[in-house]
Amino acid sequence: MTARDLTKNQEMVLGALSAADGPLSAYTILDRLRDRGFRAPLQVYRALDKLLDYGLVHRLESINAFVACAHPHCHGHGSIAFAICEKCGQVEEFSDATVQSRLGDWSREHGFKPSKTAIEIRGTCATCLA
Amino acid sequence: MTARDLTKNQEMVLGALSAADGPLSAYTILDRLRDRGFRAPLQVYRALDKLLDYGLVHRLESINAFVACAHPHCHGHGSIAFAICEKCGQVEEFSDATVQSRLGDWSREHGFKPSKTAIEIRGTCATCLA
DNA sequence: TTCGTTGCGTAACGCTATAACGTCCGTTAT
DNA sequence: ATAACGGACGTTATAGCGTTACGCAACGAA
Ligand SMILES: [Zn+2]
Ligand SMILES: [Zn+2]
Ligand SMILES: [Zn+2]
Ligand SMILES: [Zn+2]
Repeated sequence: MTARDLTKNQEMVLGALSAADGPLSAYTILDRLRDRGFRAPLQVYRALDKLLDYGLVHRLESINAFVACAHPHCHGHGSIAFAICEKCGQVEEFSDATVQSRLGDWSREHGFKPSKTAIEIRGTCATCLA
Repeated sequence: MTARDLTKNQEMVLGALSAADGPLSAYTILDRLRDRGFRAPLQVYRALDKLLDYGLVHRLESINAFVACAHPHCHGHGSIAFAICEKCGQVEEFSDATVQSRLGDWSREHGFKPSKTAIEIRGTCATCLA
């Protein structure tokens, strides 16, 4: 379950995401892998599912896209936050212990058992503002 | 721009969301309003756009659904968080000043100008755990 | 062997959202 | 008044995102 033994498809999808300079939609990944044998969306989605499980890839819920994890080694990142530039598409991945702890507090106080947390800030990055 | 003067379509969409006991997809709203004259997705999406502008409705990015604001009077809620139960579909809307401030800090420090923030915790609610 | 699990390939389908028309109506300027 | 504009509306078609359903092949456990 802890990865390290990716299948051919999984490696190609992860490769496409790593090579990209920003998040990619599943169908964009498909297009970029067509000349390497990909034919159908399911090939991409199946690979993505596993890569998400392994923590090597993150899904950006607010833009229906996927991005390679920026810190695949820092294994423990619980809830991650993303800053997504709406101009250039660049994404910054970060995590904040205080935010995590506050959201954890709320969950505990309300008897809510969290499974997956999404924190996404959309806006304009420093580069695009300059 | 500050609402108070909803059109017929906007009122019907808001009514459908308020009457529902949980978030609804745009197409579910469409189905529920068919006998009141709704025919096409665009009628729903156009109304939703305005209602989102007015702050009367929130979009749940991680499940492609919409929900009536739980506190339409507390006008000022900047970035809101949602706890979404994956069992029963119930949604709790809350806001945490510390979380907001921490995310604001990160943005300021990184020269990022935020426009819209989504915080969504998926998991299992207290009721469904019991 | 037999079975269960996992990954893969293909086709079809369903759900989510927008583009591109044209129309109607109330407000405003001439 | 009437022309011009903006905003909401209706309809059709299309684009984009994701899953269901089927069958096959490989591998390890029983
Ligand atoms: Zn990561
Ligand atoms: Zn940018
Ligand atoms: Zn609200
Ligand atoms: Zn529940």
